[in-house]
Amino acid sequence: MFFAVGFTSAMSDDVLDELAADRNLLSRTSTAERVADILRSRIIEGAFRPGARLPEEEIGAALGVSRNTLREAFRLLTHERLLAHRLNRGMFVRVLTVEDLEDIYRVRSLVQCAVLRALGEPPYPLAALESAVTAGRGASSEARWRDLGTANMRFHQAMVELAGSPRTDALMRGVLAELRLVFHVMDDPRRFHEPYLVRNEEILRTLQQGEAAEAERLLAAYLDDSRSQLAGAYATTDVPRARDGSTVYGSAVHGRTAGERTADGR
Amino acid sequence: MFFAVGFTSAMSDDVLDELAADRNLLSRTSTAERVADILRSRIIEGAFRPGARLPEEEIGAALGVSRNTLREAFRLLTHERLLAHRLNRGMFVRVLTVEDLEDIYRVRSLVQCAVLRALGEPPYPLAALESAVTAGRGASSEARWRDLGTANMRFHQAMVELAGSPRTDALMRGVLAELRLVFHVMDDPRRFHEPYLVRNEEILRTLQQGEAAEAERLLAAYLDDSRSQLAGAYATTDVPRARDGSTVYGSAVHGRTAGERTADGR
DNA sequence: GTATAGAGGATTGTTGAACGATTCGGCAAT
DNA sequence: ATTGCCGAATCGTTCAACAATCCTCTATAC
Repeated sequence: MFFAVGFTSAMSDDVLDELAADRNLLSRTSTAERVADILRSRIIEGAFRPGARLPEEEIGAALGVSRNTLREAFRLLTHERLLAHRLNRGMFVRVLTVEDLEDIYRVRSLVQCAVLRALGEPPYPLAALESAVTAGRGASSEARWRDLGTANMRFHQAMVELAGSPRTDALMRGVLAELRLVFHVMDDPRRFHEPYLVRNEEILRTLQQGEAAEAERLLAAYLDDSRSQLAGAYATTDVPRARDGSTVYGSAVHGRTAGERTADGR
Repeated sequence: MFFAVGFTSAMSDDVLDELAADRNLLSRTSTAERVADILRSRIIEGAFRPGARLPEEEIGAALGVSRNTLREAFRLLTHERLLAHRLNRGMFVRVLTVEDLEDIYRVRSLVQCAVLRALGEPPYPLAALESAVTAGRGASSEARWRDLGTANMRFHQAMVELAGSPRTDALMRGVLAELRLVFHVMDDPRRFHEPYLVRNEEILRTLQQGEAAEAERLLAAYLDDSRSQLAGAYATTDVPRARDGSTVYGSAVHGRTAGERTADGR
């Protein structure tokens, strides 16, 4: 029942809609979120190494926030799978196992290929992909290897965005953030990131020509190579097989909803 | 550097591994998680209607936990997209928009079809699917419509588990949990859930015969029908278009990492 | 010597209270 | 009907405290 339909308004509906769209821009963020933002970038840029412990007292004091707020920030990052929480032991930067690595690429392969396959008729809106490639070229020519890695990941993020699905975007964002944890075990970021730039360009070119099916093949090969290269690097590193009881929240990993017994055991 | 390699152990590694697998079972859960478990089931079973506000003081008192702990539980559920958080206004049971509905089915179609297509050679391990169908038949014959809905969702969850990817499982778990919020707008659960039981059976039968491609076609049609039926039900209901500034955390939705400006806006 | 058992210290889990900040609703003034 | 203002209610955040738990180190027994 909406009675306020024919009310007189000085503003047109169009203008109001535009304002409503800007709404999220002015939503202030809570302290916990800002703390999470800071910690997230520190983790991603490698200031906190995988496996490092983040003591509440220490970090809270350094950032000037209370333990409670810090814990809220920790929760946020735990759900992004950047931190792992062990009961009564604290927060740790996650250490990805080879299994995690394999799974990340399994997801990427599944999702990204599906996105390309679901593309409609060309031409496709590839602006974001192009800008990512351009950024990658710039970073590469100036030897900013970390930025090159970022650009590569933005390329794939943009590719997923072609599906126009916020939830898929969020999934991808999370998976790619996790992947950054893996990158820290790579000793030579240049040798790892540079070859994939040209392959991204190749995929982009193929998409520009409207050959989505071929692009999908290229992508599958890309992912497979990247995965095996990382897995190889992992084999030479002594990454302790995390048989620990660390907790990482998936969307609803702690499942077991009353009346719905997920017989997974994982 | 791991020196403790050749240490003498009375136990065999095999046994130790088995025990390690049981570890999560006995890992006590924190209070916040248990609180989240309780609230989650209340939401899913509809005790808390979509749009309802959950005041901290009130609920905290009812459950006998402090506000701080309750807030942690709230955050867990926010990340599962069951609750939405509005700054300085509190927690609300999420109200899904038609856009959310469309997106959920976009994800399902993308992921589930990809899973079926990625299946290897038959026969497939379909035990979980079969048990879900059996449970559905039981619930249907006893007119337990809510359980029937649960069984249907377990069927699709099990289907995704064929991919063997924990992250994909988690994604699906979250998306299906969201779907339950939609179901609450359906006035006649029977008419909605019952037809899909036989279609699940049909898909299962096709998979048992090893015809994954055909199963994929059936699934796509299934999802499309289900989506449009729900969308239709939405059209008749006055669901306020949530153009609000409510915050819902995806895997890392609040993106905008320092040095990595995601120019998405959504 | 090796291994078990126990004590002590450090850190986390949780609570309770407090205070400023923000939102919402109502009432008066224009 | 719109605007401006005020008060109540609730949230955001901090602080301090205590119990519970884990880790390390030492002492003891074999």
